[in-house]
Amino acid sequence: MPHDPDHPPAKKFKPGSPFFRLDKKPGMLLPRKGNASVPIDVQRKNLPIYQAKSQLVNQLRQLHNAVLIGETGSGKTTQIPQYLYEAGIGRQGIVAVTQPRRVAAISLASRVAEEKGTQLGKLVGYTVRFEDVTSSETKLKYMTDGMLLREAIGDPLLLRYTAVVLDEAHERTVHTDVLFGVVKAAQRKRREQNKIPLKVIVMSATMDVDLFSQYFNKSPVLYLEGRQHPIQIYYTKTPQSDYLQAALVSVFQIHQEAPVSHDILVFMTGQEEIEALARTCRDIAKHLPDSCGPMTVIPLYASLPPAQQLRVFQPAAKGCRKVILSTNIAETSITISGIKFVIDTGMVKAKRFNPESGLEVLAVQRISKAQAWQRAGRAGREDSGSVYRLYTEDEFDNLIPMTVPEIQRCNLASVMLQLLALGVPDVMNFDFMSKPSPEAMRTALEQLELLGAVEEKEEKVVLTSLGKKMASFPLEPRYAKTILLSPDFQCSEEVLTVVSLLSVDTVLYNPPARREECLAARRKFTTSEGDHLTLLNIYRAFKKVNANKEWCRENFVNSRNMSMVGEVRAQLREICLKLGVKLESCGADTGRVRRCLAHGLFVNAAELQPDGTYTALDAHQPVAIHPSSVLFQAKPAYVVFNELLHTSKCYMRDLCLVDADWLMEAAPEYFRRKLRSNKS
DNA sequence: CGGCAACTA
Repeated sequence: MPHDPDHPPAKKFKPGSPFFRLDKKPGMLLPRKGNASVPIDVQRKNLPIYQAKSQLVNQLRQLHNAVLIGETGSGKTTQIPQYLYEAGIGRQGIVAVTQPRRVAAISLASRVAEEKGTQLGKLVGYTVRFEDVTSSETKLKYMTDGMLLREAIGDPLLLRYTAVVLDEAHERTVHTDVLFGVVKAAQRKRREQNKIPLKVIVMSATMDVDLFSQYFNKSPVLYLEGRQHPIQIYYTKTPQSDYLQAALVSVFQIHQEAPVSHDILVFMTGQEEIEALARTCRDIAKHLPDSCGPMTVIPLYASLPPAQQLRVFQPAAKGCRKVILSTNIAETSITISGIKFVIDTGMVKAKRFNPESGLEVLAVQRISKAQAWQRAGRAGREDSGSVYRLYTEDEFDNLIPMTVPEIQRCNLASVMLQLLALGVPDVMNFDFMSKPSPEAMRTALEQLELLGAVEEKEEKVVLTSLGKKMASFPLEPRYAKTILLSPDFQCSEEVLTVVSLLSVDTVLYNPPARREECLAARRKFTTSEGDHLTLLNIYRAFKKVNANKEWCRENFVNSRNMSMVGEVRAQLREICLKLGVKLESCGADTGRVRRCLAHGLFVNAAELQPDGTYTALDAHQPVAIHPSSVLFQAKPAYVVFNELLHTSKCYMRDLCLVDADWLMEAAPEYFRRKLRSNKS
């Protein structure tokens, strides 16, 4: 497996002009065979990794650190843990394999249990939030990276484990990045204290190799052969001012020239533009000459109901071309087979962070080269394919090489709180693989100080007792704080509900085609107190009908997300009971809930200006009420909000009406500086 | 006055 893959020669095309047919080259590697009838041990032996098995087992036995590089299809994620076990690593403890996503952890564990011929939860198990399928026999444990991090708070040396395999390391999720440091420190301390050594294996696609190796004590890099097929790359001849128009033209160019069985995957940025382009494609397809054949256009994004997401896996009707319009969900989370063409707009909607203001903002931006290759790779999974990049080769050369790790573009309040809870002595100098800016870390510590989670003692930042309690919730610090404050306002049951609703995907389902119906149904729950209380009303109604699914459909409520709310709430309530948080309901006196939210979310406060606009008080920047808010038509003097969303404007999402007095009592010092009424 | 990346504890 080459470290820097030989990229195919580039060809130029201009959307709208005919591109020339690609010559079919024989595949570099054999296509993966359909394997339903092949016995599982034979499948194992057919994996590219199997040829190197004895060599790998030997190396894994000797090395303390290793970086394993291999593309999807190399079999590393299922085989390496088994090799570690066969090398005797599992005898004195458990081999942990971390994954960024729940579904991956669960399905990999099932697969490996099957390969081992054991029942899931015995030798091979998994641990994800809400689910622990392990036992005292479990030696190979697949888990989400967040779960291992949580375990580390109780056991910073990770003594139950003899090896930790950090998989999908190239994705650089916040959790993985924190784990890098935690695992490295645990390894060093165990050596110093003469405890059983901890092996650390980092597994990644072909990116960041030197960085990983350097960070983990210059560890050796092992390359595994993958199963990627050749991909033909096309760039545009000239820069495209309108990537949507370019995407549309390219879809139909391919549609007119390529065999109808070749599916197309288009990478775009969000729900709205995907739905709009889907409509346009369907319209145009209707009016094409018969020689073209029909087209099935399938939108794909995370908030789509599961049944609709599954449509991308169904083959199109005979003689019909499948065109999938997707967000970056298809980059890593959902793998679709049969994709012959990828159209890459080169854009993505992603979080950005302003360290001065401490505010996260969601914005459309250019992708990185690594993402461009990831997208391209989606066309070469079973056979050779093509990718149409809707930008020039020069523009490609100017893309940043790697996506900036998430830890450098998010609010670090959670991370800092977690590090302190882990007992890291000097959080500002934590051994991050990629250090966030000192400003970002300082801003996070300031926010934690405002929340009362940390204080400075002898020039060191330490957790307060409140901070320790906050760290035991799997929540952003401000939400944990809000829960811990709620007994003061006699509304903890309500606040638990509201926080649970805020910490899952939205429970509101808004199909654009049934807009009027949807608004009418929503009106029953709407209150001028804001979105939080509207959500609370919906949850209360949902409980009243015993979580009835039919009720959910009629009221445009996403029942899957709503049941998730229930699970989260039960977990948070359990933690409250352990901490001795008094649980009581405020009944109809919902003003108490708003007052509590004001105290917990005061950093996200906004004030109505004389000209009718809003100013976010923390960063003192102009903001507006998001059209999805129940307060969109209203003009409340003061609100607290959940998050900012930057599209055509900087929008506040999920607002709660509050009194200026409440903000003042929540953080007097802070608001003496911020409030307009105190400035003039 | 106008619109919702992706994950996860």
